[in-house]
Amino acid sequence: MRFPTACPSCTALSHAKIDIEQHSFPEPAMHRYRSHTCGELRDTHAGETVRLSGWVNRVRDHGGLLFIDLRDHYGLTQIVADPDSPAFKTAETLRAEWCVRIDGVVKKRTPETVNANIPTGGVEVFAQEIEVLGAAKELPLPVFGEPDYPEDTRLKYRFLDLRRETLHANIVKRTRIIASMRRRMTEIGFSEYTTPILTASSPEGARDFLVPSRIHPGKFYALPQAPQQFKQLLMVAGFDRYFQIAPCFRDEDPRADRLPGEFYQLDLEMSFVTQEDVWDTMEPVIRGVFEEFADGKPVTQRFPRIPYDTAIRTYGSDKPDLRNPIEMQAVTGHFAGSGFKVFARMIEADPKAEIWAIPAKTGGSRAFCDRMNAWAQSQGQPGLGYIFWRAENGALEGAGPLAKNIGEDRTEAIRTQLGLAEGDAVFFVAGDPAKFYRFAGEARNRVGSELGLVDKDRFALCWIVDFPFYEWSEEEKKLDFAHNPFSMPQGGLEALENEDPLTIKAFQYDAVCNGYEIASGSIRNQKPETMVKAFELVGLSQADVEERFGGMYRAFQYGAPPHGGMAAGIDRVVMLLCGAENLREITLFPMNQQAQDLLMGAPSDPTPKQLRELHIRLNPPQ
RNA sequence: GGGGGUGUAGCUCAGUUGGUUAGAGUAUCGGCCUGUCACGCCGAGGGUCGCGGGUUCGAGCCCCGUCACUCCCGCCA
Repeated sequence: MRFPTACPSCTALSHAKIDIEQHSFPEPAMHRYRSHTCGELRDTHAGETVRLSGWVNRVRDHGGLLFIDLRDHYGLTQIVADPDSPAFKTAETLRAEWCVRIDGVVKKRTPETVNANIPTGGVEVFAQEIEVLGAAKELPLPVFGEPDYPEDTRLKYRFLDLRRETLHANIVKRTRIIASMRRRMTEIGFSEYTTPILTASSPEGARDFLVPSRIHPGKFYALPQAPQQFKQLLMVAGFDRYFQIAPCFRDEDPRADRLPGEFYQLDLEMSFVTQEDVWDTMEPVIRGVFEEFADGKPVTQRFPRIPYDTAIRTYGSDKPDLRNPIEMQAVTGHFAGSGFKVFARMIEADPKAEIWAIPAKTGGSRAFCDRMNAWAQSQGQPGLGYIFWRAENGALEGAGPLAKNIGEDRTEAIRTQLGLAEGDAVFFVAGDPAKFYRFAGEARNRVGSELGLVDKDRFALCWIVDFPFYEWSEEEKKLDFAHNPFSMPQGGLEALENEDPLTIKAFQYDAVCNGYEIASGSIRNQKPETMVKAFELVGLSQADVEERFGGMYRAFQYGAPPHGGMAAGIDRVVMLLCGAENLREITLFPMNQQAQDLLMGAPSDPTPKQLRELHIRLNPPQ
């Protein structure tokens, strides 16, 4: 007899064998609930009397014979009851998702009744006794078969939803991914430190969640948007290598790849490092986690390090999907002074104007080009100019209105520059790149997916580096931090004092996978005078810095080490590795898009007593 | 804050130009069935067509408003 004991490596109980034959003790009594799990029995168990507990996955009632699929965390076992069984009467009453305990005898199945689809399919348990541990009312949400169900029903009955095979497996995978991250970080010398949840509002960009203080009337704590300042303080305090599976709270509207309210980051910080050190340290961790959970799909071995400016020009995005082989190129010169007046005039009138080409191998048909053009118009664009190449009387010919306008030589020059051939096409986007690059990136994605050029079965990772330090805020008509105020400008104080702020880069970088930003980090600005100057350029004074950064600015006055780090979005990594398209498919108890928890009923009304203690009077809108 | 989509049985959906008693599958309940593993067969119950108003002899369908869910934009260093 053995008792369930979790195997530390795979969460299955089945490896934990305690062979009582080696002991001289009398056989212990049957465990109250189970002798084996539902994923454990094999034909080597034939003849044994076993006890299983689990949920009724499905009943197949043949009148004189009935089958019950009993399910637990570990698997599925077929239970058989026939009229000779003392448990038959009870068995007939069982319904889906009842929680039951079943005693019975393991029997090897005859060859024609073996179910090769499940690991326990070689055996079945003939029921002798059934105890109902928890009956179920009529289900608001079926578990077996996982039919599509409305999101709100799934969230309200999340405990049933979580019994479903796919979601259950996703959550287990998530847990194993996080355990792997912890192990890998610990192995390379990082230590996990927990940081406060109730803290002060910080100068990061998102809206804070506030928690009223009872002891200090009118004052509020904030939930951390990230443990950013704490981890930097840990570096000042000499802890050298920090990491944390950190909960982060931001009161912003959600997206399919952005949970409302709270999410998790693999947060880390290192002292005495350059940005290359951070990449070299974390690339093996990220690659290792992906390879461990990618189910054999190839993972980028050496992450390309792509400067931000190059990424924008080549892919139209700072989070490019590198599974898509399309690389854009500027072809402005081929249109300058050409017969295609729309582009030629644009280039003449505006020195910033450029023409970007999106090469589309195998896209060389009028039908496809027209379809792309129609799509562009549906996106509010004037259209999408194109050339495609076909064989005409044995000769290669550039076709389409643009080719006619600019003539054979220019058409051929464009084809040569882009390396295109018969059956290929190219699309053009024109204007000020700062304004159109985003659309160009969308067009690149669309061409790639429509032509099937994107290899979906791989994980393409890269670093995007050298982000701009500042950007121009059109609304406020002033400089603003492009990414965050914690990062060090490349060139330091000298650059801030002498260079055009909009040309200054930051020691700031992202990790990107398949078009998703999965991590972001920087070398931090730990020099007080550089910080003050950096803030001065966005119109904030030293007093503002002291107020916003509080303790961290103070800490930097007392021997702050150079340091840097990053934070990886765990939810997104898990989503990618589970092949899910929605964060709710990899999260235990997510909120809906209105940031409500339909199971627990959050947010909820406070009692008058609670409000009195917090010195709060409500002032609802309207 | 703005835009798109969806809303008909517990669920997934059909429902013709606006016209008789709103249908199917599935789930539930009852009956039959000894080798199923999406078991099968027969039957029954189950509807405020999201809600409110309007047009019309007549509205699931047309119009106005509103609510819910979802996707996107803004936002998210």
